[in-house]
Amino acid sequence: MDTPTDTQNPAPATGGSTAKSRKGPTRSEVSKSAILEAAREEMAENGWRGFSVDSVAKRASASKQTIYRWWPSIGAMCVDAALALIPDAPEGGRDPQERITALIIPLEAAARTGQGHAVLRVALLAAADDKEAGEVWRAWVGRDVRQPLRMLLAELAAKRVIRRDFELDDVIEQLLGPIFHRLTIMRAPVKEGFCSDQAAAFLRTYAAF
Amino acid sequence: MDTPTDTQNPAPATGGSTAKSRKGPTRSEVSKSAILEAAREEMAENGWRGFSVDSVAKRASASKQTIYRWWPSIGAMCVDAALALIPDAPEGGRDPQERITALIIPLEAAARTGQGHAVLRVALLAAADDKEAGEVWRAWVGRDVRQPLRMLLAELAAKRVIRRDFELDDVIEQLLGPIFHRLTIMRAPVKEGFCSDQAAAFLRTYAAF
DNA sequence: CATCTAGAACGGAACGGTCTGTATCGCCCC
DNA sequence: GGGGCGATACAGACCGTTCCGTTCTAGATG
Repeated sequence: MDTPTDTQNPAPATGGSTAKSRKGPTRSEVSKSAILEAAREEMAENGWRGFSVDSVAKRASASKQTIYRWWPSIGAMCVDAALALIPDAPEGGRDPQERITALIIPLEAAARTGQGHAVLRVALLAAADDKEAGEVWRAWVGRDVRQPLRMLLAELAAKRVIRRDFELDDVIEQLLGPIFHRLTIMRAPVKEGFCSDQAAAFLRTYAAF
Repeated sequence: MDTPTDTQNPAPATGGSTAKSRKGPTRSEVSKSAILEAAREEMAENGWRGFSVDSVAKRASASKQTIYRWWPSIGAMCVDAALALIPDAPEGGRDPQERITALIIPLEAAARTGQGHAVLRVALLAAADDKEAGEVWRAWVGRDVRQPLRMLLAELAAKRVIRRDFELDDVIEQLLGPIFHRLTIMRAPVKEGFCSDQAAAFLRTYAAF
């Protein structure tokens, strides 16, 4: 996974299968990102059950062996491909709703750009259907959402903005469940401000008064 | 394609899959319920991507042709198999929280019995990943949840129990999203009273005061 | 009412094609 | 030379479809 860096690759070389045996010098990083990009396209086109490793390898001009060397399962690769689309959380915001929104809005942003909707959907299906993929996904949620949320809610509870009797896991369920439901079951577009609305609903539900 | 779509099988049977043993083609209903039961076992064992039509046919002592004759896709069959586990909504309840809870508690009940958790999870994955399966699932939600909820919320809004400025689809997202997220991504058990809590959270969020 | 017949539904078996996961080659660059 | 790479080959499983022979049903005939 580390591997040194370096090199440029002139062209990812899509298409042309005939002849042309060699040429892509490529180091692992180049090959890896080509695989992830190809995986994203396959995910958007064929869904989870129709997803094919052969097609990804062909599209990325990579060997299946390279894929199996780097990822424990194709589901984990799909989750990786989707995580690469999720931007970092914005900093700042002083009012509680903004601060909660900031934690989950990267998901909304990813879902609203390009193939993000379909890619995120397939990644969620992979996480629910494949053991390793689920672990990768939940590790990301734990690090980028659950942990900061825990700190933030503790602060808000100390300031009496919200009640103290909440279950962290239930809050996560309430914040993430709706957007995931919309992405997967409903296949409906995610409206701008969706995450902000979720944060507002949470604050109302747990308001200390 | 058309097919009765019963959901009422006179003989729940369940018992063994060898109920009929004899090769004599009984009546379609017997074969159909054997297929659905076999599908449920396969779903619980192998998930969505690992689901195999051949295995279902073998386990149900049925012909693949029989399966393909009755369902437009295997995803639709999986959803049918799960819907058969969901009981009818309980009647009554006069207080608003109880009435909202009653609409979604059949899902909680199904998730808390036997293989219900795994079966429901795979059915949701099928609905998100397969066109026909999604249509079957959303049709059920529309009939058994969305429509009665629409009437109920209109009544509550008229009585000034809740505000009027809500979006029905958003409410559904808020009520169903968390339990589905728990079933699929988290693979965590659904606590008793989960749906009741969701209903309470909704009422708090939209309280008119 | 008893009987015959056409057709639908059934279990079973087979098919060509695709996908998976692993193994084995030459490369090429450190 | 050693490790990562692209390419190829392979056995096993699965898919979706098609054929077969049988069994049961419904409707017409006598």
